Amino acid sequence: MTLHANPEPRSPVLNKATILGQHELFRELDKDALDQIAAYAKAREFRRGATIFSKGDPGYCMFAVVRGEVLVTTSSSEGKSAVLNQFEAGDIFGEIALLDGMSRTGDATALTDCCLLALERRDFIPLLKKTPEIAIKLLEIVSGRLRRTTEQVEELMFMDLRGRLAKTLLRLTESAPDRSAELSQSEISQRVGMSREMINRQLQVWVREGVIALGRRRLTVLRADTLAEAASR
Amino acid sequence: MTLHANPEPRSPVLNKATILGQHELFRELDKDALDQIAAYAKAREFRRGATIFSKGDPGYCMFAVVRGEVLVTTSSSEGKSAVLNQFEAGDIFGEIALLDGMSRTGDATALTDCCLLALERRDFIPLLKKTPEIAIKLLEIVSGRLRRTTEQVEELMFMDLRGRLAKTLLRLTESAPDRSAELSQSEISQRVGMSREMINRQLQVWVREGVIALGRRRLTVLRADTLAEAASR
DNA sequence: GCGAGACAGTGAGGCGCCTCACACTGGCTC
DNA sequence: GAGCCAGTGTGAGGCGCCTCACTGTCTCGC
Repeated sequence: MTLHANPEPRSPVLNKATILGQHELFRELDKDALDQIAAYAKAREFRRGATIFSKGDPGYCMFAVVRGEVLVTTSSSEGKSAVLNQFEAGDIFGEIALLDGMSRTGDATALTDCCLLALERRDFIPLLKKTPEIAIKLLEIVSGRLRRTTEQVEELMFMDLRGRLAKTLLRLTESAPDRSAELSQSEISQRVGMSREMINRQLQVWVREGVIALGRRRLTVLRADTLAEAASR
Repeated sequence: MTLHANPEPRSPVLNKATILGQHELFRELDKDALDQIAAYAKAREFRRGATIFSKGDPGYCMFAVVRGEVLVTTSSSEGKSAVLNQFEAGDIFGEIALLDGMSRTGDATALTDCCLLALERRDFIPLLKKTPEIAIKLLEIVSGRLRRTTEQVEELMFMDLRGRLAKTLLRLTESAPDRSAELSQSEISQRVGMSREMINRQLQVWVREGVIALGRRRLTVLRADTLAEAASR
C-alpha cells in the first residue's frame, strides 16, 4: 500500500510554476501554461527511507523530483532486490503506470528526504491533448528509458560479472568530477545484479591493478579507459 | 547498413488509409486525418529473411506492419543472438529511434514475406503536434513496451531456466486456440536466452510429466496451469 | 531411393557465480 | 574503553548452466 506523507510542503513555499519550468518536460512552455500545470500539481514530501509507491499499486499519478533522490527497485519472491532506476532533481518517474493505466512496475523509495510534485492522470491526459509539445517531450523521455532498459537486457544476456560491473562503475561515477561514488558494496551488487562477495572479488582485482581505489563506502575510478575496455567485451 | 527493398508494393494497391485505420495507433481517427497520414506513409515490401534495419543505423522512420511478421533481435560481440520482440499485422515498431532521434537498438528482419508502411520522422512529429490523440496512444504503446521490457529484466535477474522457459512457452502459445506453437528449439532458446541443449532437457522433463507435447518444430502446451505455477516462482 | 541438411536428444566435463561461514575493520553509542 | 553494527575481505563447496561431441531422425531435392 502507498502511504502519502504531508500533503502540503513545510519548506518556504516556492513557486510551483518556477519549479516545473526547470523540469525537462516543461522547459519550453510559457508562463501561462506553466501556471496552469502548477495549479494541478500537488507538492508532496517524503522522509528518507519512506515508501513513495509499491509494485502492484494502481498508479494514478506520476512524479517530478524537486529536491532529493528516489530509488526504484524490484524484488523477487525470495526477497532479493535489484535497482531498476535512480532519479534526482529535474527527473520525472512513475509515468508508465500513469500512461497505460495499469499497476506500478516497481517499488519507489526516498533515498534522501525529498520533495516531489505529483501530477494526476485525470489532469495530465487532458493537458497532453491541449499541449502536444509536452506529449512529444514525454515520448522522448519514455523512449530514452526504453532504450536504456533494452540495453540492460542485453547486458544481462551477454555480459559477465566483470563487464557488467565495469559498466556500472562508469555509470555511477560519470557525473562526479573526481570520478568517485559513495555507496556500499552491497548497494553496488544490487545495481549489477550479482552477489556482494563476487563484486568484492572483482573490485580487489582492479585495486591490485591500480584501476580503482576503495574506501569504506567509497569507490574511486582511477583509470576509466581500462574499465571502458572491460565493459565493451 | 540497411537495404530497402522495392519502394512500391507489387500487390494490388490497397487503400493505405484503410490499412492505417486498422492499426492500433490510428483506430480512432476520422477519414480525413487518415487520408492525410496515408499520404505520408510509404509502403515497403520485404522478402522473408530480409534485413529491415540493423542495430546502430540512424533511425529516421518507424514501421506499421500491414502483413507478415517481423523479428527484432540483438546480438553480442561473440555472435550470440537473442530475440527482443516480435511483431505482426497491426503492430508498429522502430518507434524508439524515431522518437529520441538516436540509432536503432536492435536488428529487424522479416520473419515472413511482409508488407510495411514507413512513417518518417519529419512527417510524423508535426502530425503528433496536430493530432495529440495519436501522441497519447503512442505513449500508451511505448509505456506498455517499457513495462514488458522491465519485466524481462526481472526475469533475467531472478528466474532460472525452468521459470523463464515456462513463461516463454505460455507467451508463445497464448494466442493459439490449441495452445501450440511452431518453432524449433533453437528459436525457443534465443527467446529464453539459454542454450538449446538446456532448453531441450527441461522440455523432456515436462514431456515425461505430461505438461507438454513435442513434435518436429512443434510444441503443444497440455497443462498450462502447471507451467503458470512454474513461471511464478 | 539416396544424400544433405536441419532438427532433436543426451552424456561428459568445466567454469562462473552462488551461498555459507567466518575474521577483520572502522565508527558509533553509552 | 566496551560493545555493537555496518561494512569489508576471503576460503570452500556446490549447483546451474555452458560447451563440445556425437547419435538419431525427419524432410526435402534430385
